[in-house]
Parts: sequence; structure tokens; C-alpha cells
Amino acid sequence: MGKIKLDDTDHKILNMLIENTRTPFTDIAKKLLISAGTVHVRVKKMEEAGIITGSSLSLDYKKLGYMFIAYVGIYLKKTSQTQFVINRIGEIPNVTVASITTGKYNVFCKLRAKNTDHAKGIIFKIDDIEGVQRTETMISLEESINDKKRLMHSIFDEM
Amino acid sequence: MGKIKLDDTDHKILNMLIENTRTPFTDIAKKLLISAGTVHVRVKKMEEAGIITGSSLSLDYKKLGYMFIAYVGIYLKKTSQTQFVINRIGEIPNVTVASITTGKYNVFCKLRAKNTDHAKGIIFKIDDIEGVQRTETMISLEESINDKKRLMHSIFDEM
DNA sequence: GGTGAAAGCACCGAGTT
DNA sequence: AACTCGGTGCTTTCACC
Repeated sequence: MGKIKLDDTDHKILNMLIENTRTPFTDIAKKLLISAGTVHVRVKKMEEAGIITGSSLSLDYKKLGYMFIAYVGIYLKKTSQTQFVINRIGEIPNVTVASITTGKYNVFCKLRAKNTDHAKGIIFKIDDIEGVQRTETMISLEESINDKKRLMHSIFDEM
Repeated sequence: MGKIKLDDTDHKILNMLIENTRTPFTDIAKKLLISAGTVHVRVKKMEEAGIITGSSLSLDYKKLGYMFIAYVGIYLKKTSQTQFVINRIGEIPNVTVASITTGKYNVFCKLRAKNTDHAKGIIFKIDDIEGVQRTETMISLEESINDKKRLMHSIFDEM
């Protein structure tokens, strides 16, 4: 987990792997005019440095019957209960992200559900957590995801 | 892109691939007591059915110098401008997700930035989009991500 | 830090049950 | 549908630059 300085070749490797984790190292090597062994060594280094933390599948949740996305803003009774509430929320598998925030809400989270009824049940679970004063739900009608690739390009441009 | 009915074996394959996209099919085959060829055929079917849409790297953005996460709630002047605003937001690479929502805000998005100054610039860009009336920013002090695996388990349990 | 070759595996399609 | 098997190609290591 030591420090590491990424160069342009590393950026290019990351950009290719972000688009498709299973891109063969031989393909990357050909494109970057280096050997497959070098690609392998560089990827391994980035894994060891903790920059690459893993890889995961992109799934179509709608096809799995999960049509519903909602954001829930949470007001707490006391901010000292934040960690407790975050832990309880973490136990609900349908909550995909939870953040401690400053601003309007104390805690903010996102959930996935099959339908409105299912979502209602999950939101009620959040409401029932000790320390939660009130929640505000925003239903996502449509989500557009700005792909990782563009973010990465901008990160590397600014480095 | 035809219909497909996933069975328990498919769920187990997905659960293993979600943890690590590069898990060799031979390993999956051993664990599930089926042949590697079968794993291959099933994964291919799920790809063709559009359930698996791709794969991507998990990165430590903090190590890349992006320490800052914020959520921005947007009020529009008229909802008829929603798509226009979503498109403009999509052009900002630092915005990682944007949603059209019902509830408190018309549009809701999440952004990644290097620091507060950098974030300020991005938020000002959003404020400047034609049709945006006002924004409310929530700074994420700490983000806990409920891993995909747990969500998937719950999806499969409920099927 | 990079290379290139070689050994070890994985992938994937064809043919079979 | 799932299996086996073989050709092809990918990964990974290592001696050398």
C-alpha cells in the first residue's frame, strides 16, 4: 500500500480497464506499444498501491426487477447518533449508498427497490431507526450516469 | 436481448463475478460443481440478455487526489427545461450521477472534486446553466457504500 | 523499468450424451 | 442443457537488457 506516482501509460491502462475490466492485457499492450508483461506489472503495482481496489460487474437492475430508485434525506434528533444511524442503515441491503452530510440533511442515502410498495417498506425501516427524526424522499424518475471514463479523463488531464 | 429466467446457479455465478470480475470460470465451476463450459455458456447468455452490461474497475478516488464528494439539489424555473439541464450537467465530467426527481428537487446530482475550491467551480457551473433557479449543496463528510454483493443477495432472495 | 519467450491456464466452440 | 476435449490465445514469470 505504498505511495506511487502514475504516469501517462498508467492512465491509459486505467482508461482501458475502466471501459472493460476484462480487456486482455495483450490488447492493451498492442495499443500502447509495450509488452503484455509490462501491463501486468503496472496493474499489479496499482493494485498493491490500493488505487485499483477491485472490479465489479455492471448490471441492468431493471431487468432484475428493480425498477425503483429513491434518494432519502434524513434529519437526526442529535448528530451524536450519526454513526449509530449509519450502521443501522448499512444493515438494509437495498440501501446502496449512505453519506454523512453537511447542509440540509444529516445523513443522505440512496436505495433500490422493486416497486413503490417495496420502497415504502424500506423507507419505513429507515424512519423507525432510533435517532431518526424525519426523512424526505425523492423519487428518481430517470437516472443518467456520467460514465466513469469521462471522470477519469478529467482527473488525468488535471494531474 | 431476449427474456431469460435466472436460476440459483446463475445467481451464484453473478455473486462471484460481482466480487471479482476476473474470477476464472474454472474456479467458479469448481465451487459450483459444474463444468467451466457451463459457466461460460451461462455468462454469455446473461450478457446477451442484457443483464450483465459490462464490467468496471473500482478505484480509490482519494488516492487519485479526489477527496471531495458533494450532492447538489437543483430547483428549475420550469420543469419543461429538465432535459436541457440534464444534458448540460452531463457535459460536466465531475458530475458522476444526475437524476430527474420528484420531491424536494427537480434534478439531483452527485459530484467528485479535488477540494472545496474545485467543487465551488463545478457548482457555479451548474448554477450558471440556463433554467436553473437555485441549487442546494450537501457536502459528504464520509461515504459508506453498501456493497453490491449484499444488494444482489437480497435481490436473489426475493426472487 | 522494460522485454520476449516459454510454461501454465483459461477461454470458447464443436461435437456428444 | 450440460459435458468433454482440443485449439487458440491470454497471463504470468523469469532471465536478460
